[in-house]
Amino acid sequence: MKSSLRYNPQEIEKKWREKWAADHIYEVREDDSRPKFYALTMFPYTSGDLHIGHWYAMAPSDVHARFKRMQGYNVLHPMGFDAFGLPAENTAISHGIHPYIWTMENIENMRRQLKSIGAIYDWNREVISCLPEYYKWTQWFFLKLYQAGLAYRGEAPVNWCPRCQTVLANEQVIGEGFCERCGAAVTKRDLEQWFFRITKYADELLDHSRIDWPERIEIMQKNWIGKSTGAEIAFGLEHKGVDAKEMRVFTTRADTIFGVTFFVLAPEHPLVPQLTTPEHKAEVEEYIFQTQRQTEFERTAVEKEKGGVFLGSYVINKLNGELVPIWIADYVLPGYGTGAVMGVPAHDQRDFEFAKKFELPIRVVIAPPDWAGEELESAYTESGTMVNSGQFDGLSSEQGVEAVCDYLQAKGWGKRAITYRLRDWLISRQRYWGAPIPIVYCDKCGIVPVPEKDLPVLLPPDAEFKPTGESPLKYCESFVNTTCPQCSSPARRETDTMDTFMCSSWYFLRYTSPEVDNNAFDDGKLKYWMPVDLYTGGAEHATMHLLYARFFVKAIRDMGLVDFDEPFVRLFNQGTIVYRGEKMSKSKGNVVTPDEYVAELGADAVRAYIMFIGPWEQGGEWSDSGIVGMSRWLNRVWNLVMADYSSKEIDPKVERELSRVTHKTIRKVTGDMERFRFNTMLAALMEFTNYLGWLWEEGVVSVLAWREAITNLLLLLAPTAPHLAEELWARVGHPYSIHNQSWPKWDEELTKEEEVTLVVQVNGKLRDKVTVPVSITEAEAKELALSRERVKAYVGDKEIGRILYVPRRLVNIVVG
RNA sequence: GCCGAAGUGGCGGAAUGGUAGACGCGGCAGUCUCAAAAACUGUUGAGGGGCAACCUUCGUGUCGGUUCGAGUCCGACCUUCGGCACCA
Repeated sequence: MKSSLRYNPQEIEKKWREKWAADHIYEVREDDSRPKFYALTMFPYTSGDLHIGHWYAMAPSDVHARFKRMQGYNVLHPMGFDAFGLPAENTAISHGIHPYIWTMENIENMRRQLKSIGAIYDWNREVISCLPEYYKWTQWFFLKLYQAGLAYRGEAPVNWCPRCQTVLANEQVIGEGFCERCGAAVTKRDLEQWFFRITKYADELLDHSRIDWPERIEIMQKNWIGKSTGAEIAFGLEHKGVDAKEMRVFTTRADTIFGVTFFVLAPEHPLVPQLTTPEHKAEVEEYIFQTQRQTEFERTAVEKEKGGVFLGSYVINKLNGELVPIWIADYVLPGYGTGAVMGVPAHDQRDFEFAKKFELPIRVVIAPPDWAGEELESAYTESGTMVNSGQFDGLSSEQGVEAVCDYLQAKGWGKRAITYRLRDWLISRQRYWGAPIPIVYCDKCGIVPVPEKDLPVLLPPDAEFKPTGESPLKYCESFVNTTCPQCSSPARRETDTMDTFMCSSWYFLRYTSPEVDNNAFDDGKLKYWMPVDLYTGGAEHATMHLLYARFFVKAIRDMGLVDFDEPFVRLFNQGTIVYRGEKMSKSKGNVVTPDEYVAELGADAVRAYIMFIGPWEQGGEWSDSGIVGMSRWLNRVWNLVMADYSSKEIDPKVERELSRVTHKTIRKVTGDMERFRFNTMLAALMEFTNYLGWLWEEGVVSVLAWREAITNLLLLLAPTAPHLAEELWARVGHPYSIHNQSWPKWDEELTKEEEVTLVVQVNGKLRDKVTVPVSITEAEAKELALSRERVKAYVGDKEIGRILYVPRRLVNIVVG
C-alpha cells in the first residue's frame, strides 16, 4: 500500500493554519441556537518558552473542545497570558531588560508556539494581564472590594521571602516553609499590608456541592480552610497594671476544662510584657528573641521538643476557681484562635509533653475505658467519661462539651465558637511588575481610594529595579507624588502592587468580552458564556488560584455584578509530564521543547503522542522514541486513505463486520473523549486503522462501504490531528471543512456481534474456547461445553457439580 | 502522624468480578537494498515439555479472606508519589 504523495506535516500544517485563520473559522460569537460550552485552560505565565508540559495542558483540552464543537456546542476556548510577576522583574534586575519588553517579547514567542499547536483559540479574545486595558479593571475590582469592606489595610506578622524581597500570602508558602516561587526559606515580619477578607466566605468556600470537582482538590481546600467547631472560654485575670479582666482561649474540647493545669500564650501575644513579673523578665525576653529568629518551619516542626517559659502570673479557671500559671510557648501560634490555649496535659499530646518537661500536674478528667486511676503514659485524646469535673462527672465527652458550653454561656464566661485555619489573603507585594494598588495616602483625609474615572493608575515606565525590600515605585517620585482626590492637597500614592493571583481571579470573565473599554465585561455576553463549563489545569493551584477565584466570584456576586455562585462548574486536573524522572524545569535542565518535534514530525504527532502516554490525569514520562511510533501511525493513516481501494469479490459477512467495527469504534472514541481517556481513544483508532489495513488487502467490501469507513475514521481523527484530517478530508473529495462537520453517531444495533467466543472453564481455569452464534441458548452452550474433548479430559470421571453460564462470555464447569 | 492517589512484561500502559498484558515503544527475525537508514511483514510475559501444530505450570507489591471464578471486592501490611502537619 504505497501512495505516490507522502505525508508531509510541515507543508500541510502551515497551509491549513493559514487558511483557518484567513477564513476565521474559529472565531466565536454568542449564538442562542446552540448550547454553549465554555472550555477553559489555565492561561500560562509568560516565562518565555512553552515546553512539553504546557502542551500537555493545552493540546488535550483543545482536542476535547474540538470534540464538543463537532457535537454541536458553541464552544468558547480562549487563550491569554498571565503576564505580571516576579520573574520579569528579576530579569530586569539581573539583565537590565525592562519587564515590559521582556514580557512582551516572551508573549510574542509564546503566541507563535501556541499557534503551532493548531488549537481553536479565537485570538481576538486574547487577554494580557499586564496591559493597562486589562489591569485598569483589576484595579477597578480592587476598588469594588474596598467599597464592599472586603479590602482592608492591617498590620500582622506576615510571610517574608528574603530572596523575592516581598511578602507572600499564606497560600504561597509551600511545603516546609518555602517560597512558592523561588524556594527560599520564608521568615516572619510585622508589616502593615493590604488584605482581602476571604475568611468572610470561609463557610461558603467549604461547600463544593454545586460543583463537579475532583474529590482530592475539594479535600485540599477543606483542609486548607480548616474549620474547627468548639468554644471560646474566658479565664479570669487579676493583674495590676492590666485593664483586661479576662483572657479567652479557643478549644474544641470544652469537656476537658477541669483538666486545665496551665495556660499558654503565643510569645507574640500583646499582653505578654505586662503579665511578665520582674523576676521572669530576662528569661521571657530571651525566649521571645529566640522565637522570632526561627523560620516558620523551624518553629512549627513537629519533632521539635517543646520549649516555653513561665511569666510569673496567673489566670483563674472560673469553673473551679483554681489559679492557673501563665506560660508562653512557641507551639502556640499568634494567628490562630485567640493566640492562647488552655493546657490540658492529660488529654492533649502537646500539652502532655509540655507538662512532662516542666513538671506541671497532669490531671485526668476524661476517664479512658477500664481506667483505674493510674498515671497516663501519654495523653488520652479520645472520648470518655468525665471525672474530677464537679457537677459534670459521669457525662460522656460529647454530652460534656454541650453541657459545659451551656453552662459557660449561661454564666457569661464563654460561648460556642468556630475557628478557621484560613487567613485573610495578603495581596500587597513590594515589587514593581504588578497592578498598582489604586490608593492614595493624604495627611488630611487618610486612606483615599483613587476615583474610578482616574483609572488606570499606570505603572511608570522609568522606575529603577533594585531588590531593596521595598517597591521600586517608592523611589519613583513622579509616581508617588500626587494630589488627594478628595481635598486636592499633596498626597502620596500606595507603592505596593497587587499579588498576580488577583489578575488571574477574574481573567475568565474578561474572555467573554475583551473588547469592551467602559466596563470589565459586557453583561449580556458574560451571562451567555459564564460559568465556565470545564476548567482544566494543574492541581498545584488547589489552595491558591482556585480558592482565590471562587472567593472573587462570590464577592462580586454579592455586589450584584454576576449572578452565579461558582466560576468553574467542572474541574479537571491533568497530571504532570516528567522527563528523566523529574518535572521539567529550566533549573534542572530537562526541558523538552516542542518546537523541534513540531518541525520534524508535525504538531499532529506531538498532540497525539502526549495524549497516548497514559491517562491525562496521571501525567507520565516523555519519550523520544515513543513519539516516533505516533508519527508512524499518522503515516499509515495517510497511506491508507490515499491508497486506491478496489474491491474484488464482496463478502457480505465482512461488510457486516466492517460496519460493526466502525460503529463500535465510534462508540468507544466518543465515550473516551467524554471521559478524557485519550490514550485508549487513540488505541481504538489504531486498532481501527489496523483492521482497515487488513481489509484493504482483502478487498472484500464494496467501494462505498470502504469510503464510508474512511470518512468515519477521518471524522474521529479530526479533533486529535486537525491538520492531517483536514488535508485527507479534502483529498478524498469532501467539502471544506472537516472541522465544521458533525461528530459521527453510532447505531447500537449495528455494534452487535453475530458470533462470540465462549470461554470454557473447569473449576475456574481456562480449558477451552469455542466460537458460537450469539443466539445460542444456555442449555446448548452447556451441552457443547461438556462435549468438548479437552473438557472431558479435565472432568474425567469426577462428579459434575454446578455449571455456570455467563451469556456471551463463558461456561464454567465445577467438578468435585 | 493524618488525608489522598498509585503499584500489572524490558518500557509507557489496557482490561462492566469472567480469555491478564489491548494499543504503542523497545528487542528479535525477515522483505527491500551493494550496504545502511527509513518503510513494511512476522514474532516477543517467565519457566518447563514437544520434530511440530501445540501442551503445561507460574504470573498483576506482600500476606490472608470472600467467590464457581479476583489485577478488579474485603481485611492487614509494604513501597512510591502528592497534599496537610504543634491549628488548641
